[in-house]
Amino acid sequence: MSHVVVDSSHRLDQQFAALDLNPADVQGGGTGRRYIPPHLRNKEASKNGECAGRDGLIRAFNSPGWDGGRSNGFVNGYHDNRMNGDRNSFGRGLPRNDRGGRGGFRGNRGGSFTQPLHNGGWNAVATRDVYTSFGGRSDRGKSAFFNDRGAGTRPRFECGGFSTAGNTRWVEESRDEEDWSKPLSPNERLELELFSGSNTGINFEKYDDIPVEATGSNSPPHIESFHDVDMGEIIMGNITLSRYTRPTPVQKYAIPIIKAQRDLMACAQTGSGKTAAFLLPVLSQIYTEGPGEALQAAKASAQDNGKYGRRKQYPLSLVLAPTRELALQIYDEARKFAYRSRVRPCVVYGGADIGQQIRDLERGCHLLVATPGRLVDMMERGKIGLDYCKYLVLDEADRMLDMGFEPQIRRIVEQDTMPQKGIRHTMMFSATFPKEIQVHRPCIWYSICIYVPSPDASPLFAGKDSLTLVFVETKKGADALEDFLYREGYACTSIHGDRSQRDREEALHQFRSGRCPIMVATAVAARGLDISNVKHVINFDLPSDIEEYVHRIGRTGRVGNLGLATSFYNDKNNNITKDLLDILVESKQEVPSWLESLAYEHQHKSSSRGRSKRFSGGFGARDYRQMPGGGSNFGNRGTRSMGVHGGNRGFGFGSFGNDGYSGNYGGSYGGTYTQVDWWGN
DNA sequence: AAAAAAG
Repeated sequence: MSHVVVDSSHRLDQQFAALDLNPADVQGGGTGRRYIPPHLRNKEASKNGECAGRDGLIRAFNSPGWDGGRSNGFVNGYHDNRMNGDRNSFGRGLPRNDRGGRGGFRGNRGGSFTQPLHNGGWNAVATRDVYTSFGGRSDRGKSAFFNDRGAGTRPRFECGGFSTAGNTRWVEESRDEEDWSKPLSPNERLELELFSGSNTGINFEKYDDIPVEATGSNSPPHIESFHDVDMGEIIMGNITLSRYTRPTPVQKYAIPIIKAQRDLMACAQTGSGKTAAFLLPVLSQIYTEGPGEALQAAKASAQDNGKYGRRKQYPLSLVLAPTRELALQIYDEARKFAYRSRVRPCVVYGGADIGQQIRDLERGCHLLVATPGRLVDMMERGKIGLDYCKYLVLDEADRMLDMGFEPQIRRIVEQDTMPQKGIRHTMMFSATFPKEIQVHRPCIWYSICIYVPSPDASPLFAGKDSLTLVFVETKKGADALEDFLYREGYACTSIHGDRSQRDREEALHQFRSGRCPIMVATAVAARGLDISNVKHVINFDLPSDIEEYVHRIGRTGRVGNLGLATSFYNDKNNNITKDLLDILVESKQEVPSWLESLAYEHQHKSSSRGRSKRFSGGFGARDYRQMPGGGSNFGNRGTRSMGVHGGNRGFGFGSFGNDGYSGNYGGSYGGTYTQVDWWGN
């Protein structure tokens, strides 16, 4: 298999090989590649196929390393770990309030914690009291490196925390003997903060009939209940607090695989429960195993007076994510499952004050969630050592292994002190994986057909409970469209990489909370973000590759809900036509006849005139000079609706065709109904 | 012809 991989020109395979995730003899596979921008990757990608949009693939690998897929399991699933912000009313004309330089960046980011709490102190006495009630030794010293949550600069982290007693300088020996598997005392306030968000309320039983195919002789059996595998008291307690009643399909398979210390690759969309699918077993393992040598290392580092390496932290687990907001989201989940444990989760990402992040790290870090660039920075500053990092998770792995990230991932995984495969366990999650990664096995699709009598029955107005996410291809385009919508009186916001981190997080909060039920976004919001109540994804610009498309529409129609994806198609979108058609056909959705013929035409043209592809295909963004302020009016600039539902709806929210439609929802259980409009010139 | 991720 390995040589097949080398011979393959597929970039991800090569990167998997280079990342030491494949057998050793393919190490050289990563050289000599050249960057292929997404809009030119299309052909190759579609040739290879993806596990696109279908939950499904889980592969367990024999540790050490990837074994070429001898033992596979397939699964899919979902889960609702959405956060729930406060819901404010929405109305046209609401001013944006995420612009401008308001202070308090730290205090209100993310939006899931409404109450900045001020706890400058250590709260040692109270802490001891509750400890005794929990059966622990009331007088034990706590490792300052690992437990201390007090006296911080980030209010939201304090909240009473575990506030484990002690002063960082008076570290006693006893904590070496601490049993990490035993829960610490409860903390009412923290508990409220962590678990008061709305939870699923989803009826998982409904999905028990989903057929799941598991293949491979060595895969551990899947579980049907969280009790089927011993994850320990802490995890079980936090599962209860999170009101998870039963594992989602992806959790059923992934949890035992990870618990069995096997490497894993899982194809699952956000909203399928994948975050918990890796956090639960990884944390459970850490609770069981304790800190091991990492404890001594951190201690030694704390006593070291050198400029570098001082108070260096040695996380036991690392989760890498491609966007800052996603890292935050994962971190928020991790805090839940680390409740009452000695594990201290941390998050580091760019665009935020590094000093603050360093200080947070220095209070102890056992599970680190990070974006790659900032992590490398932290490593180079000697603040993070990966020497004892036994669990590596790549979330949205297809993006993490993309060319843009590859050097940083390589730097982190290969060129530092991270344990070799076999000692280190690697888990990769993504909604899409190139076919070749699936090792000659088709990704299993799960299909649920849901008949929607009439869209009018559940009008998709953009409002606090039905958010609309609008994707564009460029940052400039995002600004322009947002400005337009704003001037039209819509309560909207926008997120893209050129906005300040504070603005990004604020925008996300405004959107999540429903205060701005319309968000214009670039690719930064396409992956992994778990936002409840996104009822409608609009591809104002179609992306140029189908993987991106799949990730985008995955923002809606999750967790048992129905979603709608509307895409505006124009003649600049030739490069995605074929893949879009395939995906619609595969998911048994109605295909506009014009799309079919365009796909045929394009294919015909491409094969007969190879070179012309380069000019006919290509970047799908609109010409934003045509945007309001630059000329024409959105509402009636010739949106021609062809196919699916008929009618001209311009660019408005809340008005849809009224013909009933049924769809097949291969992508997620809730399903996304797709409609494609032609937007001609 | 782009986005993202370090500053």
